[in-house]
Amino acid sequence: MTDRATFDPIAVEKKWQAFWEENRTNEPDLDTAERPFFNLMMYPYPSAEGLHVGNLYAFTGADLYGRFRRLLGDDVFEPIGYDAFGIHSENHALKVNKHPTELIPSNIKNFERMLRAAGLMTDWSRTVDTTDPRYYKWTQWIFVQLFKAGLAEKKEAPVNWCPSCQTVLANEQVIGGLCERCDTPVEQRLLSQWFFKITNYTERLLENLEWIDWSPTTKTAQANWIGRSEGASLRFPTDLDAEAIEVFTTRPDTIFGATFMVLAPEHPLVDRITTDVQRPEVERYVEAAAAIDLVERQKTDDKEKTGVFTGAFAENPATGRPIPIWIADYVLMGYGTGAIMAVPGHDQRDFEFARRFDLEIVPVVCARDALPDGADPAAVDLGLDEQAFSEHSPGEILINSDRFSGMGADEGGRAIVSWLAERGLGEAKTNYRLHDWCISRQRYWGPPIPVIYCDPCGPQAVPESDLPVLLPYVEDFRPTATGVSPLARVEEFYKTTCPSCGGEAHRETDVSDTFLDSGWYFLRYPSTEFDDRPFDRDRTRKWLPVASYIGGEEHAVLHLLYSRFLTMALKDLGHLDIEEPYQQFRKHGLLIKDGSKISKSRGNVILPDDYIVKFGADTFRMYLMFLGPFQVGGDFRDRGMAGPQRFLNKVWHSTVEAIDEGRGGIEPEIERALHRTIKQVTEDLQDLNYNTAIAALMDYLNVVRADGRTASLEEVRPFAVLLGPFAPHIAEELWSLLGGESSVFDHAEWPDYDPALLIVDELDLPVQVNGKLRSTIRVARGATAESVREAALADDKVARHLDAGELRKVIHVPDRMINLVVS
RNA sequence: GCCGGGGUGGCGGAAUCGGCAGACGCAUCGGACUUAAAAUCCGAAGGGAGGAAACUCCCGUGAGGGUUCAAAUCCCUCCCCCGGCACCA
Repeated sequence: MTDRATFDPIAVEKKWQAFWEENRTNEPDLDTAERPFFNLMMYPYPSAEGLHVGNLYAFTGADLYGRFRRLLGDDVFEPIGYDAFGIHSENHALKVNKHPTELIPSNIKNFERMLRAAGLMTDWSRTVDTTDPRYYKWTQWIFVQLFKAGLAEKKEAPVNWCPSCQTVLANEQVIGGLCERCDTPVEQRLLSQWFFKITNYTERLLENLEWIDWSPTTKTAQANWIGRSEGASLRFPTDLDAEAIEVFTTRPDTIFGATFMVLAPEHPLVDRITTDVQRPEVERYVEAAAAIDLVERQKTDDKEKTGVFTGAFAENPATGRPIPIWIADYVLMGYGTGAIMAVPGHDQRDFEFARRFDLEIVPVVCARDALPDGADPAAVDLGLDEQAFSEHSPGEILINSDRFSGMGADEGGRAIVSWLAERGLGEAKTNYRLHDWCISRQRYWGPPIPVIYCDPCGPQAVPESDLPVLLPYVEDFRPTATGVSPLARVEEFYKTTCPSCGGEAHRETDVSDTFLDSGWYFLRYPSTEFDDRPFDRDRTRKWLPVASYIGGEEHAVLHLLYSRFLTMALKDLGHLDIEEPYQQFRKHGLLIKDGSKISKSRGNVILPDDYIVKFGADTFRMYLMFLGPFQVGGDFRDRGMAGPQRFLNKVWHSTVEAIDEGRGGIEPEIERALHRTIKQVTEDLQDLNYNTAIAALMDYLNVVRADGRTASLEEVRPFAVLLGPFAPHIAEELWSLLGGESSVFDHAEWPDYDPALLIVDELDLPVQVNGKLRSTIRVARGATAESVREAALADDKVARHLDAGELRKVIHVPDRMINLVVS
């Protein structure tokens, strides 16, 4: 039992956490719920260090919203799970020399303990663990569906390769071109890997951004990542037997300035077009380029352009002139066609390259007014120098471009493309930065990709009835030795029989990307009890799309994009009815400590445990939500904890005093303040402006307690509900002390405010003279300009400033201000 | 380099359909309570100048310019910080 005279947050929190668990307060009936509201937060990776304050910041913000919706009468479903597969977990296991199967369960246990202590409205009966075969069976099932639909394909792709560890490295594991573990220079290798064809969905992924309700910054980030650019695909005939070289360009209008071509060193035509004379040099260059890892290769800062002439020439399809073909590593195989037409007059990179190797530079666009008087646009000599390079700008025209000279650049570009199209040398094309999603990982800790290779029958999906393909326990799961995934060392695993012909076959030994696990976890939550289907049709109809999703901006382009793609693909395959997974997404801000983001590498990690034990979860929650705007983030300084702590203390004591005195009623002034507060808190919660909502609650309490006055019951009663989203434990206790039936989240209603009470009869109106505040006058609400003017002129302080001159103008904004302009 | 977010007291932050800058909180200071301190409660407070005081005036939202009766808020130029992407043709 709690002692009313002193507020003991720890005891109160213990009591109510036990109550919630015993009464299944946070477990909505998913089949009978009338107003389903799926409140999703991004599930964590269960690290060994335990729940991080950054995680809790995000969860608390999402929980606040869920509790608010619940008090508004929704049936809120708020589940949590664990993203426990992946390189993160595996690397940690390697580091502490333990097996992940051993580590994960204890990490999850620890997380659950901390999450429970934090007072979230979690439905603990429906958690998800991606490493559980009951879960990853369906992750594999999704692969199979996409495979059958032709949305999964195997192709070669370059990866970072450490020749010493003999393993593939993720980009984050390459530090300054060296392997993070052994400092060996990293090189590129081509590996055959599984890809999901997300690029089939680019237009849909882009178009839907227009109507989904997401934080605008997240939408922009995603649109930029997809990177749509309009231009043309053009073909340059070669003088050898080889076929024409295809390029993508966003500036077909500049084709008359294309004085050479550049291929990526990996371009498939390099070998065929290179002349014997140039071959030794070209081969040296190609090898050197391959020896540089992908990260280093794409660094741009003060790197001088390098390249080699192949000895071959192509024909510029516009000018008909032969132009040399070079190879250079500034052209990437991964974008466009891996070949470019170089226009040194109007592209910074081509310009630098041309200067370095002394190639011809022809300007073909210029601003209309930069054209010398009377000059013929078809033959302009601009006297090329260091400054010749010009960026694309509106209002420019084509020059030195034969019959297209003098046309506007955009118009001319279109004309050139249709002219080339008539001759079969090109067409308009839209290109995207987005690549297909490589889901292969040459690692151990993930769901095995469910594919069987049979020489006569080819690669095939594991039959659905044979799922899951269990990840075998492998003592030595180190990604070393043979260079392929550790599962390739486990004969019992990879040796199998072909599901079609029954002959000898072997399994795929790569596992899938963690982002595939997280690409569909939200679909699983409402259906965790079913083992014969990934997600129940009716449940999914009722609960999806997710009503509110709150998470970090760092997932704007990967997780959020992949899960949208999977949702669309599963819809097209008839497994889902929804087009988009998240009805609403809001990003939360970043928690900062000592000027930088909280992370292990910076050594400024904060564990919430210590604070919760000392101050209680309610105070900690309020502190986190008060330190800055939730969607922006803020500075973590534990000194600030005192504010919310004092506030909750005062709420407690005011309530207990009010109960002891038993006085009812409410003073008109305080009632007005109360309704103002309800309005503000309600609106702020809706917009996730938690810091100002808390400020409003504090403000109201200050009004109630001003000059040491004691509150009446009616004045403090609303706290029990208004405080619910922020400080759920104390809210329950207060509600109960005030005679409410438990739990407050089941039995309370969010208070309404009376708009009539927000209107005041009289207000203090600022009076400005020449725009400077000189006085305030008390006027009736809605007072006319005439009467306000009279009152303002009668004011001493105002009058003094009017002496200076003659009254010229009066600006009156009703109920806001009046400005007297004198000269 | 590109994209996005931001720059307001000693500190975290309020206020942006242009209309009283600094709500709320931390730290600080003063007072009450106490033998004393802590805790608690009440109150003060952007900076500067003048005044015994009530109060008055000036300055003030990264820098400079502009629009306006009026600018933290709108426009232009620039600087700095944070996050993401980065030779994307």
